[in-house]
Amino acid sequence: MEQQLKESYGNTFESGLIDEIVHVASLVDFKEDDHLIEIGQYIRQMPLLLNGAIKIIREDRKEGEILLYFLEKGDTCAMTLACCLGETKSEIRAVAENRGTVAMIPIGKMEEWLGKYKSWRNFVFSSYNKRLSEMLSAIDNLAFMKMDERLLGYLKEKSKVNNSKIIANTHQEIAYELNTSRVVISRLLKALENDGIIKLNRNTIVLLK
Amino acid sequence: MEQQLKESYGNTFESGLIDEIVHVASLVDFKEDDHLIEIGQYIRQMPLLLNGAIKIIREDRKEGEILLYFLEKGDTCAMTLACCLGETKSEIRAVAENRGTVAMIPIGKMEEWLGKYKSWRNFVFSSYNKRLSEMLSAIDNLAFMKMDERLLGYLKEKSKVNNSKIIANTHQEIAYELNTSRVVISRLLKALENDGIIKLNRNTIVLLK
DNA sequence: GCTGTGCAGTAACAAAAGTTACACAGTATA
DNA sequence: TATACTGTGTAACTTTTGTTACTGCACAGC
Repeated sequence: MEQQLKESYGNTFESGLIDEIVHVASLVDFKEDDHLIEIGQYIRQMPLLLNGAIKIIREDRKEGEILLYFLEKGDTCAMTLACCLGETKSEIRAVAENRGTVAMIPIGKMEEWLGKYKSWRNFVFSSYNKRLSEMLSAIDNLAFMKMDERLLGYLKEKSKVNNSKIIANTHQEIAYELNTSRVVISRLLKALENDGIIKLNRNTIVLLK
Repeated sequence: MEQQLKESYGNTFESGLIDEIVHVASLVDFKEDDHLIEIGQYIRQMPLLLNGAIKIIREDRKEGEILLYFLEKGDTCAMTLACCLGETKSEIRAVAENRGTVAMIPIGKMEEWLGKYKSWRNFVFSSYNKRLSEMLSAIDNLAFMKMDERLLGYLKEKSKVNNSKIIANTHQEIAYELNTSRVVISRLLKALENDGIIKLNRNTIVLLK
């Protein structure tokens, strides 16, 4: 665990803090599509993502849902911080995009470290800032972009977090994450294929270029 | 100033902290439509809102803009926090919705207090949480609601922060804040009037009920 | 009074997105 | 192999939103 932690957080935390983390944290492996946090759930531990990617999803009361952003190595979820510190229920759902590992920190420690380690405090603040930034991007997408642009952005993002030009999703799955219908996605994907930007196969989409 | 601070923050901060704030803060009055923060600006002081309301606006590269949320008495802007702590440029614009006053805290003090006062730390975190929450609402609006619902929500919000059933805005101004066109707003407002929800006058809209 | 300007109402049309329905091709399974 | 199921393509249509254009009204300044 120490090695993994150093790899992801060695530049962020001083070694004394890394030692403490190694002592108190427990590792949790997850696999693709595992539901890590559900809406309404109380969070008692703070997750540090060591590897893999997690998608953060917002849900509407009535069936709707939308992908907010992805977490990657070195990230933590500010929503979770919010829950831990504010003792409120989660407002989002976290689902594993692929397999990976998180280190779980007991909530008591994370508060203790806020006073003790400046690097921890910086980390927590920069996580908040990064999350606010991601939320702003999500808002930009929704407010200023049409569905075709949003779709292309989504495909690129997916490709990035999975480190592959091949996106292994059905049109229906994509439609859920963009909160639209399968027919709309099929239509726009076909247009992207006609423009030579992607290649469509059954169950996969290949990002060309 | 001390009285105003106690009124807005007396429950939040211990009296020692209030005293410190009184010592180092400078008061700034603003009037309706003052631009308090511009996009791209560096922030060197942290504002505590004593009274009045401020709207936080996100802009697109090309003409578009959208209202994110309002700040009210007792709020601070987490975006500003982000800028102060991260030393980055502002990603949003802040415009006075009506007249009011802010207390400006030098950035050095706000960092010092993070270690010194638990109530300050709690305040800073809860500001972040509140802002994340508001951003989530903004996303909900954009992702899940149609323009007519968004418009009605906007009118109610306006009415609330100005503490008046009378909304003194032109259709064009509303269109800007919802990132749509004047004609669309006029159309939807007329529909709301026909449903007996509002009354339209020149330059003002009255929320009935 | 007349005139210019900004605001609101509305029609007519265009574009984007959502909906329904159905065909068909791979794939899995009995 | 026959059958069922899942994923995709596409047409036809509706709804929502955006655009252009023109009207008339209210108000300010002359």
